[in-house]
Parts: sequence; C-alpha cells; structure tokens
Amino acid sequence: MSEKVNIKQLALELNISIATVSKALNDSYEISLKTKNRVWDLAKQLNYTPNPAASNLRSNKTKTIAVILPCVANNFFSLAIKGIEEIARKYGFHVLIYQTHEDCEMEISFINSLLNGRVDGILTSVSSSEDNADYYENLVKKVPLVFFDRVYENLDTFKVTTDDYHISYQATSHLIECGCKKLAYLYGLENLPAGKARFSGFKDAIDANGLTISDDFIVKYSDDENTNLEHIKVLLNHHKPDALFSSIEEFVIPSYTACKELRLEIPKDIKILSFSNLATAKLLNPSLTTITQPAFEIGNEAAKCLFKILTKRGIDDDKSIILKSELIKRASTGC
Amino acid sequence: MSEKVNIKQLALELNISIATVSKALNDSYEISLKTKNRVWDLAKQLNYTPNPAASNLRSNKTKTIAVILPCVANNFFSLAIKGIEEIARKYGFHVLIYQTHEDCEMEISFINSLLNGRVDGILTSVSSSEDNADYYENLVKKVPLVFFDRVYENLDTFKVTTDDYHISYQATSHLIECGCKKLAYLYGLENLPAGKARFSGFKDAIDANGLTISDDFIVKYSDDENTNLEHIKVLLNHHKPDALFSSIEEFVIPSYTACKELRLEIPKDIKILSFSNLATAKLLNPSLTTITQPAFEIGNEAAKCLFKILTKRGIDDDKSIILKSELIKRASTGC
DNA sequence: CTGTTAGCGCGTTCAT
DNA sequence: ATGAACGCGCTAACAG
Repeated sequence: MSEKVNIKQLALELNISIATVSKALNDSYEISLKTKNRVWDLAKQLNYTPNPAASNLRSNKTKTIAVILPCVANNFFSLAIKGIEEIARKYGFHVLIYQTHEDCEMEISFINSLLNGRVDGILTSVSSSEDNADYYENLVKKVPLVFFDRVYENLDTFKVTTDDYHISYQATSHLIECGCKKLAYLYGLENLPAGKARFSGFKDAIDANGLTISDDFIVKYSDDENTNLEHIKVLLNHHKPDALFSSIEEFVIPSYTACKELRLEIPKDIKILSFSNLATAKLLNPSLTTITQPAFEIGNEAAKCLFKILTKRGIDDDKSIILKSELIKRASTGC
Repeated sequence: MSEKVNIKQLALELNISIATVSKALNDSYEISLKTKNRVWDLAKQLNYTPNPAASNLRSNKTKTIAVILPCVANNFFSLAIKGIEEIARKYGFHVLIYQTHEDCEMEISFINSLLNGRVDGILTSVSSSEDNADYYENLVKKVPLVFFDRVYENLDTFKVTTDDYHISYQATSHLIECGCKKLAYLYGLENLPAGKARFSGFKDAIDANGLTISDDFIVKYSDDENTNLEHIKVLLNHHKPDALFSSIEEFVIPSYTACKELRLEIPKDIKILSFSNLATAKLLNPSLTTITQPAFEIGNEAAKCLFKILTKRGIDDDKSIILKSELIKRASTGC
C-alpha cells in the first residue's frame, strides 16, 4: 500500500513550508522556478496527487459533472454519454451517471442529492416536462444545468434538441409518396416537447396531403410491453393501416412481433418507419425505414454548453440549440 | 439561491452544539430522541444536506465508485452499467464512468487519478489483459477492485465472467449439427481470456467433430472497419466457408455487408452466428443466431462483489464468478 | 445525554 | 520569494 502522500510530507522532505509547496504545485507566480522544480520533481517521484476532498472543500469546486437520464441501456443515451464523456475528459472533469427509469420523483431526489456541492454542473434528459415545471424553474437559478433531448421549454438555460417536427413531417411525406394512405401513429413521449413535436410533424404532413387520421389509428405507449403488443395487434386487425409511424424505438419490436403473428409481410403489406438509433437495426433489417438522431453530437454539444456556463463564456449565445436528424430511406424496398 | 446551510447554523438555531447536531444527524445512540427530532425537523425544513467534500475529508469515504470500461455506447457495457447502478443506488453510492476506448495507457491514467481517495472502489472491464499485468497485480492491493467480463486472471480479487469456452463449444457444435462443414472464425478480444476461451471452445468443437480449420479461415479483428470488411470479403471469396462464427458483435455488420456485396444469401448460402447483446437484432433479423451474455446480471453481480469487499463480507467466498450465456437458435431457418 | 476540542488536507491571507 | 496561521464543514475523541 503506497501510503497516501500529502503536501505536509512534501514540505517536510524539502525543508520548506506547506504554503510554499501548495503554491508551487499550483504554479503560483510567487514561487521561484527553482523551488517549483524541486517540488514538482518530488511530487512526481512520490506519486503525489492532491486529495480531492480537501481541495473541493477549500475551493468549492469538484471538477465533476452529473448526467441524469432515463436509462443508460439505450442506444441513444449511451451514445449521448459517450459524447459527454469526451468533452468532460478534455476539461479533466469526472462524470457521474444517474438513471431515473422515467421516475420523476427519483429524478428530483437525485438532483437534490447533488445540490450540496457534489458536482459543478448537471446535464439532464428529463422524464416528463410537465410534472416538475416549477421545480426546474427554480433549479436553473441554483446550479449550472443543461437539458438535452428531453427538455423543459421556456427555461433560461441551454437546451440541446433535434428537429423532431421537421423530420417527422419529412418522413411522413415520404411514406405518403411511397403510396401509403392509411397511416397509423405509435405515440411515445407524450408529455415531452419531443413527443409532441413528432406527432405534430406527422399530423401536419397528413393534413397537408389531404389525408386524415382518426384516434383509432393512434396507439399510445404503455410501460407494459404486452399492452403495446396487444394494442398494435388490435390496430392492425381492425383498421388495417398500410404504414406504422413509430415515434420511439420501443415500438419497433412489438410492431414486428405483431406483424409476424398476423402474417403481415413487411414492407409489402405494411411499411414501418421508426425513430431509432440502433446502427445495426438499419443494416440488419432492410424493411425498417429509420429516423436517426445525432445522439453522440447531442451529448457533445450539451457538454460544451455546460462548460460554457462553468467558464462564463457565451453568456449571450442562443440557448436553444437544434441539431439535425437523418431520415434513412430504403431504396431497396421502394421506400 | 437557497444559501447553503451547514451544521453550524443548525446548531445556532437550536441552541445546541455542533457536535450534537452532527451526532443527531448520524442517528447516534448517544443522542435523545427528542433532540434528534428537533434536529431532523429543522434539517428538513432548511433543506440541509451535509457537504460531501467535508465529510469525505473527515471520514475518508466517498460513497462513490468508479466504472472503467472500453465504451459505454455498446449494448453489453451499457446493460452492465445499468446493473451496476442499480446496486450502487441500493447502497446510496454514486457512480463515476470512464471510457478507455481500448487504450491501456488511458486506462491506467484513469485509475491513477482515482487512487487519491476520489472513490471507495473500482469496477473495471479491461482493454487487454497482457499489457499491464504487473500494474494490476500491485493495484489490487491498494484499492477495492472487481473485474467484470474482461479480466486479469490469477489476481486475488473478485472476477465476474461468463462461460465463454462452454458456450462457444456448444454453439459451434450446433452449427456443425446444422450441416456446416467449412466454418470460419472472426477473432476478437485476442489478448483477453474471454477471446481466447471463445476461440478454444470453437476450436475444440471443430476438432471433436473431426473437422479442421486453417489460418485462412480466421479473420482477426482490426480497429479499422474497412479492413474487417475487406478481410471478410476475401475470406468469403477465396475460401467459401459455409458458416461464420463471429466472436464479437463488431463483426456482424461487416459480415452482413460482405455477404450482401457478394450476393450470398443468409442463411441459405452461409450461416452466421455471433456473440451479441442487441436485443432487437435477435428479433429484427431472423437469420442471425446469437450468443447473448447476461450483461445486466454481470454488472449487478460485479457491483455486489465490490460491496462485499467494502463491507468486509464474504472474504472467503469463491472470487471467480461465472455466469451463463444463452445460445439463441433459429428454428425458423433450420438453424 | 451533551459539549469542547482537535484535526482531516488544502488554499489563502498576511507577514516577513 | 517564503512561511505562519487560519478555516472550509464535518467527525471523532474525550470530558463532563
């Protein structure tokens, strides 16, 4: 066990004061180069690293940020984390991860546990943008906070999102161009701006093309997998849509399962289009048209925004950042 | 901004000493219930939470663990993180994440940056089990450390792995039973026990069935995507294997791409089997036989082991924990 | 049961 | 250019 070496020991060994060592380590202008070198050499030799708890306590800075999101085991979020971590590393920061599992209360409880100075800033993708509006409104005044993908709007802090409305409109138009006339919508993220925007884009494209959609053609997401499957089966059975627009990845498996059980051929009998960040899904299954969000870039951008706040730069920048999604069509299947 | 409230203020307000407040907050047996209640009430009212830096400094405990792994944007690792986080939460611990991107030097540099007391323990899935054997041998004496999935063997600490040899043997036998005779192997994780075990299992099954495999039928993983694709194309073109055994998920896309470019039909012309944790891949593509590792459980188990160390329990338990993978066959395609 | 005192390791005055 | 002394907020001896 390499005994933990601290400033005191360095000072003792070098016959100088603790204060001098501290200043030398921090490259203070007050210290002669000669002394600095002696300190640095010994520090390296003894493998000295400052005790983070002590320096946090003193400086009120932790070089740590927290990421709060629904679930890491999700292609979108894990890519986002990757993007965040890259920037954090660049700044020498540490990254804490918390999963809310879509539980708003847990979300708040995590954040509250971070407000005592455990982190310098927070990145979050919220579970719902309705349940805790007032809480967040207060929060952004207390701690550097950046929202990504799942945001509260109208809050005075950075928000990194994607062009959900636009890409949904575009994708829906594409389905219609492919000849679909009876489109069904699988509705996810209902109480989030992203979910609403996706639906609006879909709806507006439907309207613009002179089509209509009744409530029977809309399946709302349920936490229960079986429920989703059942609802989709009922939809397919009773209303025979010729396309499924899936607004979240979680609907893909039940959609395929339902089609299989009902012996519907994809994409001949029915076309499926989904928001999805599964790189392999695109390739493995040629029948799924996808909308892919730039997950890595979203994380990256969000982290950059947080460091803007932490370093007091870009105060006047536009705080609403919108990145572009990509619609990946299926030429091979005529769609 | 709710001014940060500390123990001193609680003491002042309640007209008791700082020490009493501290003890009350920690539910010490020395303090009367009446006093405790007064303290707890006020603490809640003022939204008091202890300053972690201060208590870390004093107690030398951080209630934080670190997870070091190659990459979070990978189904296996993100599920493992989920498993880890679940246990950490149960203990009220925080989780730091670091990605090595398979860089052994970075791996060490991360770990070194954690040895000054920033964390109470470390969970890691290493990049290579050869480059830093002596380093790790030393390390496990200094800090509570648990390996998961990618391990150094022969080290005196907990290691959570899967039955790579066995499942590879079984999967290979399955391919042979399906009629494959010219099997090719896509070799990943070459300098890790897991990779070696997978290959051994494959090789032994080949031998046991009276088949052989030449070096021409082995493609070793390269960081460069195109190289992998090219190598697989050469393999398919020149040697016409009737099955590809892919030891890592990263080979799946190039395999499918290569088959597509060479107009090989899967699974008619060639069967593909791969280690993979992509839940959707299983469903979306009926032609891919998969070996799935219990990623979540691995993370879960590894975290449990770490807490065993931290709480000094189970010192005498078997330190080598092996979980079972699952071979998911494709009845629909006769394989 | 409660209070007094003394640091944990570091950074920051203010002297020298 | 260097050092002595203090305190960040908290916990742990020890006293009473």
